[in-house]
Amino acid sequence: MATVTAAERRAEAKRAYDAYVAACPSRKLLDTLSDKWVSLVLNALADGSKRYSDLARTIAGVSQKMLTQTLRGLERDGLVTRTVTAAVPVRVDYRLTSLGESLLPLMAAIKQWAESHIEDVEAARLRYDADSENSP
Amino acid sequence: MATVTAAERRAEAKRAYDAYVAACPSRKLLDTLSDKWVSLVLNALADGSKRYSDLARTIAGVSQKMLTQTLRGLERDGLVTRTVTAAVPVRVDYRLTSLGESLLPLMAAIKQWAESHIEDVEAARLRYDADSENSP
DNA sequence: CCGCATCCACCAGGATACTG
DNA sequence: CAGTATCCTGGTGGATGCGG
Repeated sequence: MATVTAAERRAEAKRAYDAYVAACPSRKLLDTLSDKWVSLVLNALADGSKRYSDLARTIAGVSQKMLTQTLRGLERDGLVTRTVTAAVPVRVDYRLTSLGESLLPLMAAIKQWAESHIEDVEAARLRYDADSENSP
Repeated sequence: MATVTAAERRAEAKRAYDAYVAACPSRKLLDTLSDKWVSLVLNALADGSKRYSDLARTIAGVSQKMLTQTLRGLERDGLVTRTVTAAVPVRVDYRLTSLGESLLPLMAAIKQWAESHIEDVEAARLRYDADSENSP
């Protein structure tokens, strides 16, 4: 039975897409930077070194799992450093690398844009939702 | 049975978190901007109006569902306009609003940072992965 | 051509409990 | 204190088919 069409087309499309993504690695990096926790962690580290528990407190609502995962990713990507100080209660500090610091202004700008335009956006939402109620 | 502790604490924590998020709406907006497709769509609309199918072709790998969903969200947030031209085959154009245009430079900067630092990041990853193989 | 509706797989991510 | 390990759920997002 030559019912390969569906499966084959899917596989083909997937390979093509993967190839495209691989050819354009900045896309993957963009995905990483688009992570909601990444921007928050980066902003939290804006003013110098912070301990793990400080970060957890600063970024309200993050689970340790996500925090650890995000920090590991950032460390792997060379955006933050992880410093373990062997003491009675272990102490771990995170700090932006120079690469991370070069990214910080951009993330801060996004955050600031969000804060200063949130009202415009919410107004637009109200207008949109109001219009939607009339048509249906 | 006064076994309210666990459930109650969870509910309490969730309410507290929701309250925090509601009190800080920029967090929600940050979540929106952190969407991977949002940045791509915005960048795709950088140089003027585009048709739906143009966008679909420009942003390789996006499903119509995600594209439509993203565009609707952006429209609702007042970042893009949607113009329907009634013709035999319907024609729909999307264009950045002035609000969207004010955001564009920031997104473009992020994209550019990603493109110009991808090599540093990949080098850092190789180093990190190499070190990880020794310790375990 | 543009988009909506439906179904469904998958994995991100939260809760919980346990170590060094 | 700073994780690691494990389980489990819900929402994201792809595939498909229909409608204007």
